[in-house]
Amino acid sequence: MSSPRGEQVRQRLLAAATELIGERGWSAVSTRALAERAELTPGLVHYHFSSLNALLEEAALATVRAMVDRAAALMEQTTPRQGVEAMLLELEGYPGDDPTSRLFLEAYLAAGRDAGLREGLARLLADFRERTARWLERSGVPEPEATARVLAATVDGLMLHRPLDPEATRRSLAPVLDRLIPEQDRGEERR
Amino acid sequence: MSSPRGEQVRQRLLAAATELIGERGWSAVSTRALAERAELTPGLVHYHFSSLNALLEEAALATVRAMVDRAAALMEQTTPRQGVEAMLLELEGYPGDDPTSRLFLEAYLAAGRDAGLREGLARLLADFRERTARWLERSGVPEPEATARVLAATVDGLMLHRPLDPEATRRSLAPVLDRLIPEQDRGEERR
DNA sequence: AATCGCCTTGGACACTTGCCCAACTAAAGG
DNA sequence: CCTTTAGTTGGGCAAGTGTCCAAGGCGATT
Repeated sequence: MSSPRGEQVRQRLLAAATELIGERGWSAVSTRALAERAELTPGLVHYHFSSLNALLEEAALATVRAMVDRAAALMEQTTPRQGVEAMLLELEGYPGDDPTSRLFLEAYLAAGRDAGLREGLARLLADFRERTARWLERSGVPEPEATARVLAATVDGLMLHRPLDPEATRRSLAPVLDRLIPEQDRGEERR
Repeated sequence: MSSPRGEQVRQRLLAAATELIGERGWSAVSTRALAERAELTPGLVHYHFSSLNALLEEAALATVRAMVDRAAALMEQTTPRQGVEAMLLELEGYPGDDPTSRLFLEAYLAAGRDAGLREGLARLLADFRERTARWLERSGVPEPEATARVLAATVDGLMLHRPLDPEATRRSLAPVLDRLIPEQDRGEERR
């Protein structure tokens, strides 16, 4: 196959990094902890990756990329109204205090201190925004770019607030978010 | 008064912590760095605070409390529509990569690993949400609690996305956010 | 002058950190 | 068989970490 012997070890390290970034926070992930979680020797980290930070970066970007693709694909199959509902439903699987949500937020923060990560994340985020905007545009939502920006920010903001505000439920939020997607009953655009 | 001799040192440490949390990230703030920034000796940190974490916690909560009070007071003097505009304007002073914005986000993240901080932040956030909700209610905005939740989340989400999306400008976002505040041309409610 | 508190100092303690590297193993190709 | 190459090991290094503490300073009260 196209996988040399050590490829499996790389993957295990990336998986361990994904977990630990969420659990401990970006700058508290150590080579030793990584090695223990992946059940291998500390020395291997620097054999397979040029630095600890390179490993964290690669793991974070891969995770974010996977999430973005999933969310965008899921959303594009519906109408904006249903899409918002679906997004909130999806969000309930990520209550904000789970490793994946936290990896997201940690990555945003770390991007402020790491130019490479910042560029990678910016690209992914821009991609997601553009897909969302086109999807909104298709349904005649006015100002699709700005709406996409607000939607994306709101989703991440809810993720941020979630652990501090357990009462924020999909049922109560959906009607408010729907205001962002004005209905086009008459099939006409009004400005 | 209530200020013994070392009170000034306490304040300098809190100020240094506020800066460094934003610059280096919560878990990368060290006693030595703190002491250097505040221009005093490392030993003093543990004389005036029970632990490094207690210092960070106190500094973060004080900063967030000040911001919340400021923002809420500023907002309550206007109508919701103007308030949204004012909030976006205010947000431009915190582009997301400045120490204060970052302290906010770092605090949210750290709250996931520290029960005391979580409780303090939750209280402040709930307070802000409630003030916002009452303010919206006064102007007859429907579902004021949920609307306040969405507004708060969106503001923080924008702060999170800002450094990765420099084109997000107040001008383009305001019309979209205004959709959250439906106009009440008819039944103006007064107390 | 002597005493009392608070405040401050600088160093010590026991760890942990990222990164490196000489030695070793294991499989593949000749 | 031997050699080459990729992968793996465990220990070592210098620099950093939070926390503690004996020793001293210093202003106010006795």
